[in-house]
Amino acid sequence: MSGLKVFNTLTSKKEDFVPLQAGKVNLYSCGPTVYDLSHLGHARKEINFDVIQRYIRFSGYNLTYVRNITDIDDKIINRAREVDERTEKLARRFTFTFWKDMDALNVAPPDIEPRATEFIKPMMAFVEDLIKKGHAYASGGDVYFDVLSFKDYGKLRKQSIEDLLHGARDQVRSQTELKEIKKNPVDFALWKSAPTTEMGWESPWGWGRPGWHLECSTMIKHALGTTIDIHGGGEDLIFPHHENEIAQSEALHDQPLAKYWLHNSFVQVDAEKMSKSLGNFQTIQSVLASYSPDTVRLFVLQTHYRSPIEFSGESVEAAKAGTARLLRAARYAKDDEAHSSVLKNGKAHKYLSADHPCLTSLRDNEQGGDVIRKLHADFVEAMDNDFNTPQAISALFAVADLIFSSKDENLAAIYAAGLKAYAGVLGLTLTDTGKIIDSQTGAQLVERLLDLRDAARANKDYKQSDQIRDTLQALGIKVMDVKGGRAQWEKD
RNA sequence: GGCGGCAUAGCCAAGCGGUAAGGCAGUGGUUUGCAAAACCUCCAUUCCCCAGUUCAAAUCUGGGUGCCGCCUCCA
Repeated sequence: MSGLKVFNTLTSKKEDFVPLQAGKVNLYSCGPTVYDLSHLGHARKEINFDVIQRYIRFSGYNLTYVRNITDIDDKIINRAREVDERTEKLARRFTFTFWKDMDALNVAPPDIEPRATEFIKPMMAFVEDLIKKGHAYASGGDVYFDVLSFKDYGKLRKQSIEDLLHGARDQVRSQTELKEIKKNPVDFALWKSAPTTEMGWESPWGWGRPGWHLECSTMIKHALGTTIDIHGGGEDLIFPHHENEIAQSEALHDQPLAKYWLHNSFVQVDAEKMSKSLGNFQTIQSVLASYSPDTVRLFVLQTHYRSPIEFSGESVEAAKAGTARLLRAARYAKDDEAHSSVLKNGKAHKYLSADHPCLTSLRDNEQGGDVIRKLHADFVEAMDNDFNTPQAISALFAVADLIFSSKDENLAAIYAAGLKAYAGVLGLTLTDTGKIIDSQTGAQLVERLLDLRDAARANKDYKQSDQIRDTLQALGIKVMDVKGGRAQWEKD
C-alpha cells in the first residue's frame, strides 16, 4: 500500500511496514504520568508520534491511535501528599494541563485515551489469568511476574536474564526487603499492596494498586486486541517498561504484543538528557511563552526522531528564524474556497490522505503542478524512510525558495498552497502568528498614535489630529481630550 | 560491572558504499529614502583519530579516544 519503512527496536533493523490487516493500523504509545507539568522532552515524544500517526493516515491507512494516561502511580501519590491535595484531583489537574499543552502544540488527540483508573478491574483479571497460567505468584500482598517462566524475557533490550541478574546485582542487593518476597530479583510487580490509608482498590490479594507496566498491557488488550501493529514511546521505556509489557502480554496470550516497536530519542541540554531529576528542563508552557507552536514543532522535527536533539537558546532561535521564513512563503497562498480545507488540515482533528482531492488537484494543476508533484515525491520519499522529517522539511524550504523567486503571483499562490498542505502533514499550521499582537503591544500602539496626535496638535494641524482620533474611533477606541494634559483613551 | 547508542562547518542537523541535504548565523553584492523582507554570491577537498576491505568509505571491518543513554522513576 505504501513504501513506508520503519526502524523496529525489536529487530534493530529498518523494515518494510506491513500492517497485520491490510489497510488498517493499530498504534499505541505510552502517555504521560500526570503528576507535574510536561516539559520539552515530553513535547518531543508527543510531536514525534503525532507526526507518525498523521503520516500513516496520509499514507492511506485507517489508523486507530491509542495513548493512555497514567493517573495512579507512586509519583502522583507522593506529589499529592507534598502539596496536600487529593490524589485524584492532582491527577485531574495535570491531565488537564497536559491536554492544554498538547492542544497548544497542535498535537492531535488520540482516538482512544484510556486512564489507568478506569481499567482496575480488567487489570486484576489480567493478573489472575497470569497466575492461573503459572506466570505470576502472590507474595505478601503483592503479585509478581515470574520472569523465569517467560523464555523470551530480554528480547527487546537484547539482554539475557543472566546478563540482567549479573548487571543488576548492585541495585537489587540494596532492596533487601524485596529479596524476601520475590522469587527472583528480576521479577517485577503486577500488583503492589498499599496501606488502606492510601489510594487503592480491594483486590483478591488485599488492598493495593496495579504495577505500572500492567496498565498498558491491559489497555492494549481491551482497546486494540492481543497483537497490535505499532507500539511506541520514549527510548527510556524500552527497559523495563516495554520489556515487561511484552512479558505479561505474550506470556498470557502466546501472541506477539506488537509487530513494530518505535522509540524516540531525548531532548538534551549540554549533551545531557533533559529531565526532572537533573533540573535542566523547560516546561512546555515556558517554551510556548516565547516561541510559537510551529517553532517548537520545527525545532523538534528538524532532528530525526531517533536522534537526540540538542536544546539551546541558539538552536531554538534558529528554528524560530526558519519558521518565520516558511510563514512568509505561506502568505502567498490565496485563502480561497478550494484550498481552505487543505489549509485547515494543519489544525488538529482533520487529516488528509495523499489522494484527497485537495492534494490531487494541486498536483494535477496544469500551472505549477510539476512543482507540487516534486514536493510530493520528495516529501514521501523522506517520510517513507522511517519518518525522516528533517529531509521532508528541506523539501518544504525548497518550495519556499520557489515561492519567493517566482515572478508569477498565481504560480506562487499554488506553490504556497502546496507548502501549507504538506507542512500540515507534519502538523505545522503556518498560521500567520506574525500578525497576531498581544493586548499590551496594542495599548502601546495606541499611545504612540496619541504621541503623533499630540505633535500634530502642538503644530495646530487639527486636520491631522482629528484624522488620528477618527481612525482610532473607527477601530473602537474612544479618545477623550483632557484640558492641559494627555488625552485619555478607552476601548468602546 | 552488564547492555545499547552517538561523534559531520560557528550552532542545529540530514546523508549510512559512488564522491558532503536543509535551517540558523556569517561574507560580498542587488533592491530600498533608510531599514526589514526578498533576490544573487560565497561559506566542510572533508565527516573524532589510526589501520584495513573496496575501483570507490562520512558511510563497511578492527583498534583507539571522547560523550551519552538504559540497568531505580523517567518521553
